[in-house]
Amino acid sequence: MLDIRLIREKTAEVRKNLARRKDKGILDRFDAVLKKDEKYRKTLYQVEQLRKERNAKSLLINKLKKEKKDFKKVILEVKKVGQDQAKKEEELLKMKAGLWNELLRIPNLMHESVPVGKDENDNKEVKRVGKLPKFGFKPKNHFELAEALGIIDSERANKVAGHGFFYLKGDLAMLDFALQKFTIDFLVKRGFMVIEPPLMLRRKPYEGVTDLDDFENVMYKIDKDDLYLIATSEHPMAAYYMNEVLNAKEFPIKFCGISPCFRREVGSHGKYTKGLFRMHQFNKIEQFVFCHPKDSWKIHEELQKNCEDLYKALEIPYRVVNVCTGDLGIIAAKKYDTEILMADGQYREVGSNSNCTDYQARRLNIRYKEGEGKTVAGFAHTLNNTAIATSRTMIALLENNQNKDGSINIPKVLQPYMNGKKKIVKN
RNA sequence: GCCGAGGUCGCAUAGUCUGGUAUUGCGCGGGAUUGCUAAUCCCGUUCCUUUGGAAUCGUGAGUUCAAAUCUCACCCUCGGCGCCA
Repeated sequence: MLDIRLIREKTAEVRKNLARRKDKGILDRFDAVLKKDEKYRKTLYQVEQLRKERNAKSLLINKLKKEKKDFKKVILEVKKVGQDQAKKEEELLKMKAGLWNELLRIPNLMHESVPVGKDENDNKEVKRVGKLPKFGFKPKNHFELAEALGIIDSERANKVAGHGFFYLKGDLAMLDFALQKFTIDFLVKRGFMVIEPPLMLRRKPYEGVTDLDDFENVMYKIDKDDLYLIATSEHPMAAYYMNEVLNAKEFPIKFCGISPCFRREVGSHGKYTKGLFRMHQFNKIEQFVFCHPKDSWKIHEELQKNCEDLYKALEIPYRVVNVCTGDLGIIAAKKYDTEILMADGQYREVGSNSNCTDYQARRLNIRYKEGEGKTVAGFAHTLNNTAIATSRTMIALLENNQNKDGSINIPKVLQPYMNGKKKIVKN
């Protein structure tokens, strides 16, 4: 959420930034917010005038009562004021809700380096690292490989849970754990605290961390309770400090979240959905940082380096793109996507690195102070970056490290986590 | 799930029985005063159209001219019991 006062005071600048998104709907919404805010404040003033009158008369009643004078007439008067006030107040409440709703849908202000573009095809490549091995035979895709090795079962998963679910078996399940543990150890060395979060969140904190549309398209709702299955550990980590005031002396606070992620994937028709790429449930290690506003751009690059170093260690070729205005979403001020190279020669997204500046923190009411005993200085900045989504990473591990006989070489750094195993072969 | 205690401004605290300006301290910001490691005093520290107003006591509803205070429902925290991997 943007600061309504910023919108009021620097209207032209905010509008200009939003205009870079080349989305008329957003500007219309912005203009609607301006209009609604003006109306709201006008009504607020009227309500306050009525309250003033009522309060004054109430005080008068108290005074007359103490002086043992007649106050019945005043009560009749104040009753009338009270009615007008109640009506006006109801109006005000509606206006406020409308304004708030609109404001929540205004996207974050973007960093100047975000490229202008319509959709993901306009994302700007920043770098490209590593390349595919020369196979000398026609490489298979990960799903064929895994099925032949007997380490995945989708048919039985479909039988019991439906499309988009899998049983990972034997070495593939082991590989999943190996990746997770390797990543955790890696991030802990870089100062992150491991977090195992709740896998469900209430609606209120959830509204703070994500786009409202996600409730329809992404999240699973638990029927009998006010609970949603998390779509990423970013969400419970962001909400961790909801309504708190953090001490800047503790900054940056670096969390490494580990959790399964649940996604309905409504509206993903036509996208690449092969095998492990798009699932209703997958495991992910996530980097999350709360920091001082002055540091967030530096830390954004640092988080990027972390995940690149991970892919380098795993010997997986990747590229980084600077996500363009049309593909950025509403929460991030800037976003890098990391894409890994799969055996069909396509780069596909495996993680995204967002600096949300104060947008998420304002929604969640996470503020900070410069030190103990200091007064509140503003909203913290939050950043999140995937470290490893195991499912998508395993696609590259299987495809890129396959041998002609269908066996899979395990990268050196993961071997200690696989009980020293160097190769996945059919049992 | 049951029983008990609790939730008051950034922090801490009084007020709740008996409805009538939300108390005090700390911190923070600004100002005054004072020659000296400091002390003291004043104003502010949520919002608005700021010579003035309004809101705010976990949330929501109700009673009332008037609710932190009374009533109802709900949420959360802590303690105890129960169930349980």
